[in-house]
Amino acid sequence: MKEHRSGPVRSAAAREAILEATARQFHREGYDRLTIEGIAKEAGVGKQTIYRWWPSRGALIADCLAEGRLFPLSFDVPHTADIVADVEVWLDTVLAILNAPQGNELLRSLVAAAAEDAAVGDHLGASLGVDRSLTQRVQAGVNAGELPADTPTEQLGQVLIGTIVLRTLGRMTDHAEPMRQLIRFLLTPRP
Amino acid sequence: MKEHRSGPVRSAAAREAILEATARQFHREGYDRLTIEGIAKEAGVGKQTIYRWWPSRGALIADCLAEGRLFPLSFDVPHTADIVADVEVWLDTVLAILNAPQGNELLRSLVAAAAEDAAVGDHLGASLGVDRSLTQRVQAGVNAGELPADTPTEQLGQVLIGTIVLRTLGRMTDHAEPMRQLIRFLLTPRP
Amino acid sequence: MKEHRSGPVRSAAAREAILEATARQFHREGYDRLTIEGIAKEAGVGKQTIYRWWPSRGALIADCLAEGRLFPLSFDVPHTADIVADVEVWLDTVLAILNAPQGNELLRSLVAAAAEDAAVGDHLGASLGVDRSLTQRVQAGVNAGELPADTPTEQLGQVLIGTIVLRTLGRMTDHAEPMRQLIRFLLTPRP
Amino acid sequence: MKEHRSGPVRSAAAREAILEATARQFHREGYDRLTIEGIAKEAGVGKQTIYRWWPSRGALIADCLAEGRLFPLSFDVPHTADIVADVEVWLDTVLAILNAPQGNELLRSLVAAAAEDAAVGDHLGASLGVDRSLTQRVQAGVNAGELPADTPTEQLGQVLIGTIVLRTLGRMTDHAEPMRQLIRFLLTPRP
DNA sequence: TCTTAACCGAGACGGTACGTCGCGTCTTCTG
DNA sequence: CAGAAGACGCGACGTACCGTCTCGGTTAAGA
Repeated sequence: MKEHRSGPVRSAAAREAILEATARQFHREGYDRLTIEGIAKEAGVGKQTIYRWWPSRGALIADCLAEGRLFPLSFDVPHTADIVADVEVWLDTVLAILNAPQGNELLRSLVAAAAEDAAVGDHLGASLGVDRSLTQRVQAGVNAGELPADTPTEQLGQVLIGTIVLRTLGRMTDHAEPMRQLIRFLLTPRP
Repeated sequence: MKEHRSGPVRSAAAREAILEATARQFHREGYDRLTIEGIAKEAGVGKQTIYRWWPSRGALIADCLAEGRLFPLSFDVPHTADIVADVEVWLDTVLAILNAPQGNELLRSLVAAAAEDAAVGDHLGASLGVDRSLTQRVQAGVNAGELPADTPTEQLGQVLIGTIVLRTLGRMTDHAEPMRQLIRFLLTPRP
Repeated sequence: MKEHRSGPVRSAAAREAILEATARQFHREGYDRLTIEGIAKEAGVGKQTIYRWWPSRGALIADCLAEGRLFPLSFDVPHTADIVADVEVWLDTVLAILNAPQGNELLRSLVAAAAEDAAVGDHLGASLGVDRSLTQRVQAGVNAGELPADTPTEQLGQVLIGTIVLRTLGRMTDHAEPMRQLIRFLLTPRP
Repeated sequence: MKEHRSGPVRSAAAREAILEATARQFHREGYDRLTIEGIAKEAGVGKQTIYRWWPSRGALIADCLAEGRLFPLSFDVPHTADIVADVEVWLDTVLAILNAPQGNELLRSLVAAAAEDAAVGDHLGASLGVDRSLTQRVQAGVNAGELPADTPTEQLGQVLIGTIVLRTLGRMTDHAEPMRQLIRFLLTPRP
């Protein structure tokens, strides 16, 4: 255990404390009640230390998002013979977030952050496993002839997340059945 | 039997001035820079007159939205033999908003408002003509056998708007081609 | 030529309710928390009815003062052979007000009202019985040779009230002994 | 051991600007039109900086009073063989304030402030030189046998200021002659 | 008897100021 | 010498009252 005298030794600890406090407050209060002063106080950190490293509230959220501090879940998509079932597994993971207490509020907060800050917007879809897992699974389905060749693979993830986002903005709940119906419609080859 | 109250009555002129100023500032500044004080000043109105009738910024936006003060466009969907073409007409109208100056910012602002306020969320889809026009056209297509019977008509509007919203949050542009591709995929009967 | 007017005449009930509510709120809240709106509500009266008949808060207090609604006491000065004792009776009455709960606050409120409004200032001394009783008793003392001829009778009342006012503004209490000492000094013929 | 706190220290420039602006507005507008916002604007300071250090309008006035920012005069009492003349010198200084333009309004404002705020009340008499000069002179007179031993030295200052205050509240003017008469009555040994 | 004008209650209106919160910057002291 | 602590100028918040101005309803003179 080395104890250094000078240099930004404390920085890592401060960074950790700040992001942790950010995630905690974001869950507790939502995005629009998230304040830099509140984070600084809760993290035991000077405000300047935050401003030195992050340009805005949104950037804090973006970092939390990128490091998986907001959704403590894995969004892996399995790869069986049944693509519809596979995607529904992913859907269940996403809906688990919304069905948790404050789940809808959490997603709405995230959308608010994304609307305000480009960096959050960039990671929104990605953080829910769209690029890394969902799109790959769909692409594999196309390659395997499971889905038609003209399937817009890129868009499908956007379609699913987008639909859920819009339903959440409209304060709808019980997304499970409509979303399953939609997935089946999108992924079932019709004669 | 009417419930009657004596005393002065709500000023129509003030209501008009407030909503007009709200719409103007919303376009000019975006949602997060929209302030009650700014609206009051621009409308030549006391702050209290706003607070007396609207509980929040969001409610003002919701009213503007409901009265078509934010999008001075009609979102009617034509009804020809070609449903894909018909829906693409609607798409062009929506994209016209996004391609206008500040168009993307406008939509993002609207999303921010919807995330914060339920009333705005309620009207978001509706105000873009989804319920009134788009869903009806799709339903007619199903009824006419133009589309398969299992088409999730209700969801299609959400899918299209949701996808556009998500793309906008991700700061994508050039929605035209991907969206056309998606529409064709959704509405073209596959063998 | 008579100036004629039709319509109902000033409502005595409203006037009564307003002054009563004013006196009640003045005792309860003090002058600076006294509001026209509060009086109107408590009196069950429209604000306009107050503004129609009184130009200011101060005028309301002045009327209350003039009608003895603030101090429900009589400030009569007895007339025995001992002028010092007589004046001390008056002093006790005045001090009774200050020793009542909120008594000091009450006098300070009255001073605040007097500072703001000329009509209150006019009646301040008078309402405490100075002109009507105290000065008369002192003048009688001079006439009877009880006091020296050069006694400034007019000022003596001002001196006593003024001293009490100043002590109250300075948040002093226990005025009794110092005031008695002062009275004795002023009214005892010295060799 | 001193109690030390890290962080920035109170800005002397801000304090100075605030008190200066307070005194200026107090003279210009009087106490009841004195507003925190007005002071902040005139001092080029944030409102919070005022609220951080002073609990109320009254506290600002009290500080101005204590630092001699309201009366730019000296209230020294000379010490000659003629105590009446000496006190009249002091009286002239006080009356000079009242005879200046807005002088009566100034004193009334001060009284209003004193009625509202204890700190102002504490300094009211003191600031007019009563404790520091007048009472000392009177006490010296008693010690020298110039005045009777039973003279209530403490009260005499209150009597003079109190009388002037009361006359001012009653919107009287021309205090000079009555006050001189009173002083002579109080300080002239009678046979 | 029937206007009709002033009264009344209620309270909406354009304003001003309140006292608080949070912003992003800047300064000081301490470990 | 980096960082916690926090003061600063600023701007907006939502509230309380101000004094004025409608409203609809009621009441008493005078036509």
